[in-house]
Amino acid sequence: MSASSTKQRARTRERILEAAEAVFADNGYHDALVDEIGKRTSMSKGGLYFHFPSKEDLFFAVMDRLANKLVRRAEKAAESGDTPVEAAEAALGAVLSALSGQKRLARLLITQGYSMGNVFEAKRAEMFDRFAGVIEKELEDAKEAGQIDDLNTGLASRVWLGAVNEVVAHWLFSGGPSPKESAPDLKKFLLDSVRGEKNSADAYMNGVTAQ
Amino acid sequence: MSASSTKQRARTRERILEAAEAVFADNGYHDALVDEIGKRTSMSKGGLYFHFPSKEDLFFAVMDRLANKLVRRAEKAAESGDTPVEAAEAALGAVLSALSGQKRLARLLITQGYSMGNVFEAKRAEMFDRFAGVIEKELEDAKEAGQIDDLNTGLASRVWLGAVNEVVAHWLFSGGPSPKESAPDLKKFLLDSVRGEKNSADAYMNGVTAQ
DNA sequence: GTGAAGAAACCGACTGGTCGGTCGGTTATT
DNA sequence: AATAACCGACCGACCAGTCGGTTTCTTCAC
Repeated sequence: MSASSTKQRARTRERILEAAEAVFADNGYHDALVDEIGKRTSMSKGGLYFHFPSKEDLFFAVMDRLANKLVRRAEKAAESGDTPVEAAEAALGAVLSALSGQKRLARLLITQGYSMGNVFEAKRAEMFDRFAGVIEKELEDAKEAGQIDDLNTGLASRVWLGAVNEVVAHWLFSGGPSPKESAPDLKKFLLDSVRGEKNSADAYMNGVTAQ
Repeated sequence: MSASSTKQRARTRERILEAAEAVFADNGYHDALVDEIGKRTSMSKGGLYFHFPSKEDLFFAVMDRLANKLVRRAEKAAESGDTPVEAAEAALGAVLSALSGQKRLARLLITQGYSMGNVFEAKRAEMFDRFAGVIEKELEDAKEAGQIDDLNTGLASRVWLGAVNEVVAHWLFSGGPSPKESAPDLKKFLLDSVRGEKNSADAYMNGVTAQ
């Protein structure tokens, strides 16, 4: 129980967390085997269970560690902004860049270990692509009709889809307002996101392209 | 193999799908038991397996059915809009309303049967709430600084979070552009969603409230 | 310094409950 | 008579978690 042993203990925990992160990211929670984590740590199952009471606890510890890292990164980036909007933009950029760089990290955070396995994720992708396609079609029509800017409708459709998804999830799992309640404001946000400078005055035509 | 038997077959399939939808929605894929679906169908496991080759296939059939319903509903609503933007708005409204009315449906679609069980979903909620909190703080600051409208920052933070989530997921699972590539356009969308009529000309002050 | 005693860390074969899927048999339909 | 539809006891793979035991570290008396 000396100082060095405490440090050692923390180091071992860290080693386990690292390996667990990899295994969870590669396989998702359900298909991740505790034995596999042991193998990558060169530690037996019993050893792991000495440090973590259960697979579930280990998983949560991994997730907390990742979330902490990402939040810290975002907050640090935000500090560099002079105005609040610049801070928000910087934080957003930092998060996107971090996720881009670390697919494993992204995998875990975005789908919580996409616990269903790859076949299921493919299904998710198929369905969401379909929804996004429907949205994109409408946006393309609006673009042709000159109602909205010349924007990246593929990306815009993802924004819409993701926003709806999250609002609904927040309602489902955290008792947030129902989608119906949120609908008016949500519509406003999403339409604004797409109308750009065409907003309240729609006689603008300066050369902002949106790829 | 006569006409009536074919019809009967379809009816039975439908009965199974209905029951399966309920069980998957209540328990998530992994914790949903085939026997439970049998119980709710008043049909034995063997009977189920006569109609569907595996639990996985049954699950996918359930998901397809749900997605079809929702897409049809959205497209129907879109037809009622006079302009493309109105069509998009109507479709969005229809989806939000449909999801609000059917929690079970929402559960399945949003988290693909939130396959990890409730404890895990609580963790997901906790983490996402944290992220949303960070975003909301920045938006509140921006609001106080007068950089953005007086809007519902709680909802706006969900929009941002969901949009990022979906863009990343699309990259991960469908080979879409990386978050870094999408970043410039994404920033534009999200900032526009929040700037409202303060957009290119920010001397406006007409009475659009956003709560 | 050393060695004994105790504690902490680690080992890995084993267990026990779970559950998707099977299959030989029965009932309903054509 | 033949085929489709359905039954349900049973199988067997799977794997988180356990536990009796071994090794390694810490402490402290002498």
